[in-house]
Amino acid sequence: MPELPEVETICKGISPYLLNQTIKQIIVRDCRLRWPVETKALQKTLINQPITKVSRRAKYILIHVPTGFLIIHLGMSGTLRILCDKTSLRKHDHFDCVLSSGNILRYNDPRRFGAILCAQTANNVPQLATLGPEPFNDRIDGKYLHQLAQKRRCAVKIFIMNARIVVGVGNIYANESLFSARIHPQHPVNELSATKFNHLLLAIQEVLTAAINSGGTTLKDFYQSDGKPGYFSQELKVYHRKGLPCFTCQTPIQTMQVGQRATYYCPKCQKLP
DNA sequence: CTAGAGGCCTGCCCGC
DNA sequence: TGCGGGCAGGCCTCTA
Repeated sequence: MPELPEVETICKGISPYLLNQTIKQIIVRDCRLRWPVETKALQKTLINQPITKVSRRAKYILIHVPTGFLIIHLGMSGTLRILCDKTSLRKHDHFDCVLSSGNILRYNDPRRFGAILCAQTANNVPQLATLGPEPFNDRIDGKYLHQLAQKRRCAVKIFIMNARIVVGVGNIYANESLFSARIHPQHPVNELSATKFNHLLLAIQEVLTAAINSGGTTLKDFYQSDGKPGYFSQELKVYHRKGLPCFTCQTPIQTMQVGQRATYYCPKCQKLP
């Protein structure tokens, strides 16, 4: 399940194979993704264009060409691989971008929660328009989070997973960050101090940085673009550790549902007020 | 405006 | 061994 660190890892992995290549062909085998893939628009915008830049915004991968860009979201189960043109097709290989080098950027997504979009300018993409700041952006600090929280009463875990507030914090890293900051996932967000938000933001940044440095978290679905797994799963403190002793106090890790999502926490280290 | 629920979709795991 | 039910989960849409 690719979150921000996984997307960052994939971006770094594929970028050298894409930069300065010309897009020769766009193949859509199944257009039924999160939104219907617009094959003709993709072909019109992308074919015979050179790739000038590969970047990331939230969990969207942006592949820039002079006339616009290709936008890829991996959803829950999407993977991107760089392959040579003779590689045989597997089930769920929905999309190919054929490069002048002869390599193919191939998108595979069993659950089809991902997206393939294209646009002339970033302003034309509704999915990008409402996104909050990146967690590493200068614009964001504990004060920013604290201010937005005053108007709300939701659980802090829901708040930090809301992409309008801050992007890139998915379920795994929300759990890990809250544990690291010693905040209960259900703590009402308007009752947290600015100091607590400072700790929380720092925890989010530390957890994401550590995950990027280990190449992401491999649970069931995630492999890097070269097919190697990520190693961050070995560093998880609470996620998928139900009943196992807390690394800080030995209390068994507990689970609950917060916003219909699996939530892991230490009942002793992360207390409600 | 916000919060909460529903839906998309397939692979995997578990129990019978 | 095979089959069905439940679950996972990002993110959008709908309802209250």
